[in-house]
Amino acid sequence: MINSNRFEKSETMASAPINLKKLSEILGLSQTTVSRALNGFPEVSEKTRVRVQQAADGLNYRPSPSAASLATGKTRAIGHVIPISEHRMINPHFSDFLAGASEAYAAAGYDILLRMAPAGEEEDIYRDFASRRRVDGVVVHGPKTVEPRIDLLKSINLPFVVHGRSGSDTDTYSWLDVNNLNAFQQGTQLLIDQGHTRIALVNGLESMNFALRRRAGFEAALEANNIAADSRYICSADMTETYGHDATVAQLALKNPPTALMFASILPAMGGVRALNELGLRAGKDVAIITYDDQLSFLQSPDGENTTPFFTSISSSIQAAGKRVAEMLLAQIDDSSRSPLNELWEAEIVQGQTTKQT
Amino acid sequence: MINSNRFEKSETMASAPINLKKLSEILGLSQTTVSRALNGFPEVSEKTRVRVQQAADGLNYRPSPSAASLATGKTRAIGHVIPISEHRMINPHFSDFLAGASEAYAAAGYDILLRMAPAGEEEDIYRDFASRRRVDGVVVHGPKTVEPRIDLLKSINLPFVVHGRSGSDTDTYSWLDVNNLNAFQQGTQLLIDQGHTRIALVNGLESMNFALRRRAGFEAALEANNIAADSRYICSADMTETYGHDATVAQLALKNPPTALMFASILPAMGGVRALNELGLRAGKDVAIITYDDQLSFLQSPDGENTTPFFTSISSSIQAAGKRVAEMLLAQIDDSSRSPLNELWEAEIVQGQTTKQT
DNA sequence: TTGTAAGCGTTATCAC
DNA sequence: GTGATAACGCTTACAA
Repeated sequence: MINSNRFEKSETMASAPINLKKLSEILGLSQTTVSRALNGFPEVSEKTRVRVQQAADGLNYRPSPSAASLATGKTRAIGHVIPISEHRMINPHFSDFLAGASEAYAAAGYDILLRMAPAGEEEDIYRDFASRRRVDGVVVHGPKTVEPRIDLLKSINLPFVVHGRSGSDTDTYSWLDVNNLNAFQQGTQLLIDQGHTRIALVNGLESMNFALRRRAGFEAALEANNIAADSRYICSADMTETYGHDATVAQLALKNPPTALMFASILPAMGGVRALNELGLRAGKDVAIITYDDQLSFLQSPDGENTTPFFTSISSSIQAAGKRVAEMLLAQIDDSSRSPLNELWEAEIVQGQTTKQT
Repeated sequence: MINSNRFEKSETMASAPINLKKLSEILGLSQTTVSRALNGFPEVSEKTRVRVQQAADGLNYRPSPSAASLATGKTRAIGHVIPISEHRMINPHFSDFLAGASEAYAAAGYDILLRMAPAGEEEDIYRDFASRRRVDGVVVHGPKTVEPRIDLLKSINLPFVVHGRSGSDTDTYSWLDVNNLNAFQQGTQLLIDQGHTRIALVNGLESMNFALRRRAGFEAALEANNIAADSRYICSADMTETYGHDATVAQLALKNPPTALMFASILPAMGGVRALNELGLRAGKDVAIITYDDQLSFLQSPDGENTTPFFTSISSSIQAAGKRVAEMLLAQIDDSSRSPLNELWEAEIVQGQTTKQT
């Protein structure tokens, strides 16, 4: 029986991995032609292309990334620098963001180069990436209100897309952000519409740009309804479950405790519910709760649609954001002359059980 | 004023990055000598070494990873393939594991190459890593009860360390595991000692090796105390908060509901508490709870020590595990002839508020 | 349409 | 102790 492909896969003998030189010798072609055929250059004839491709597949040829990178200056890798906050806290949002991003990368044949570093050391890493040409671009995570990384990346000429945004010159670089101001304004308005006037904001760290925007939205809604802002009702910290718990306990111990709580993330919101339960209070009946929801995968219901979600939330998929940011970055790497891309996503309000049913 | 270092840092002009050739020309040395000096070869004189190192620092010279990799065959990158389960669920344990691992990698000058893939596609990725020499080694996450990846990695000769273990020939490869059997046996025994006889196990997916070991420990404790195992009290699934909630509701709806619950992770345990609260029950008073706790960073109290933790738990740091696994892998890459390393860590029982105080 | 040859920036093998 | 020089495995002008 004649095999349609003369070059059989040889799983068994790992031996010396095949390289372009061997492959071209076997085919009786030059390395150039083989390389061109494999990389889809138009000038190579269809006949040879097929022959080359078959041989490559059959012999399980894989070009060496190091060699290709050395020759082209491209690494086909994207750098993600994840900040580790004090207490060695690592924000669980990143894994979902990366899951989304990796989908786009995989489709384009890119890898993620991951580096975790204490917040503040990111800049050194970007410099390192740039000078060693370790990656083709980076994603900027968690932009601060004052964000030196953006100017740095511009100056060292490393392509980047910001998840979020910062500064006033937001049209000079690419970013994708959720309309946090609008989201929290609407969320607050919903609570006001339901009769609440004492509303607490359990915010994220306000050194983060997104947290500041959320606070601005919150305060804008209060102001629009002539409710005096009360700083006692606002707190901010790293968005852990424990923080949500403790903040809720503290809020409800105030003299005129809030009747509604807004949380910056579902993790502190869960802590808040835990606190309410300890105090014998019910979320949605005794105290209203709205939380921002990044749709973290490990907190989703498997069945999704058919049940009313527990939390009333302002919701936007962080996985989807990750995917889109990755696409934007790849597009920019592909054509470095293209002008910056900006996308502002609107979050969606989802009616749950922690506010009055309407 | 004379600068002690003649080669000033030039942040401003990015220009053409300096390479070994230029550096050696500037120094009036051969590339060989400069390379040797920078890589700490013993034969180069102390005088030149210092001179070279200063020039390299001053001119901000960074060797090209691609070129070095091409020349040495080493990439100084470790592959981590993170499975994405159905429903696009990405297990939040990984980010903490990676945070620990990255500490060891950073110290050794290694990077993480991250790839996320639907469970089952890992093998193709390992093959790709190996044939393209993309990484120097990989960490195997979440070994299944039947785990083809281990044999594959052996056969393609890619260094690896398993977080967990699988199969019967566990002395033929390197792994680090928590003594899950012992942990759950002790946890169960604690509940039995407190008078419980109807104990439920809200387990992880039992296609996972660790979940099977936990169940075995659970059942061993029951058997040792002559308590008949009741399969209605055991359930297993991906360890989400929602799963813990729903499983708890289901368990307590049984005819003879359990009086104690054991959870495989703190996420479902939190869901369990939420369910108890909905049912008007208190964890630790009406129903006892013990959970396994990986000490996920985003669920830790910031102040730690001074308060009694909420959950009674069987606890082991997944960040510490990540760090140690990385160290083991690097050691193995360093000396490929060394025999496999095996470490079995004992988890620690932590008294909290969800069991009787003793 | 295909081939020759010169890089890409290191490390490694020899000599000296 | 230091220096030529040849790999490493690819891409890419430039020729043919």
